[in-house]
Amino acid sequence: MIVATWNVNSLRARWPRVRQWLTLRSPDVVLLQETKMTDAVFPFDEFRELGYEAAHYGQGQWNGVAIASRVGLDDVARGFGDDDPEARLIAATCAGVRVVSCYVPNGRALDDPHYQYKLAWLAALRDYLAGRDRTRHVIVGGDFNVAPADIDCYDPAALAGSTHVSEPERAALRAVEATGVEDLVRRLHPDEPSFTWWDYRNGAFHRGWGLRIDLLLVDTALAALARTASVDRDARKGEKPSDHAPVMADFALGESGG
DNA sequence: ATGTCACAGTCCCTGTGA
Repeated sequence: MIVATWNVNSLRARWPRVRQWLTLRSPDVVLLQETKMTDAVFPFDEFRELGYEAAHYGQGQWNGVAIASRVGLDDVARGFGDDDPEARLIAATCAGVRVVSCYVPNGRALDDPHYQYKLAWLAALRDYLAGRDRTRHVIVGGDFNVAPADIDCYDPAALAGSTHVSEPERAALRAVEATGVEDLVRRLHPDEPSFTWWDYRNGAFHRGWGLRIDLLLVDTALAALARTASVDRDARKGEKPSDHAPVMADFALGESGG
């Protein structure tokens, strides 16, 4: 089973690229972030034409998360069930696996109130995962807006004092992982930077100025079933790309005859 | 470091967020 996560930075602007990519890579399940649209305009029919059932938690101009699956989509849940007004988390069960698509707040700056919201949101995610059904596998994927370690940054010294690399954010991410989920790309590729995001400005992509902030966190038992996990850098190239590349993984799971 | 992109409203430019 192939599972991917991708921050598309507006599904309206990105739909031609997303459609092309779904046809090229044929993931079984894809987690999307920053759809930036309401549920009313989400392209459910276009996904269906490609063989995907989809669930969307949209807000409008900002945020918005979705899950598209061609292996079933059941028990959809939106948000943490608290009073968070922003559309940043959606969950569903696909082929028996609990799948969660997350868009963690950016934080903006260490002294901005949004940074405290980011830390609180990560704490809420930790609590949400701590209370999960342990009889099912879980995949928590998305844009975490945290580079877990210095290897995940093109230049750690240049980023000192910025969001995405601060110790409180990294500690909050480790607390999420301590509920029993593991950063799959890092597990399979301990020494590769594997950036997932490059700023649109300054030719950052071609200069290699990237961060690894998009993650697939999976339960330990499922991690052991992973055949591959990687970043699809090619999706960051070409016409009108998102500023994020998809992260993909293949699990020896749920294949008929295999 | 800040050379871009996408959005909405102020609506063909500007402010905001990333």
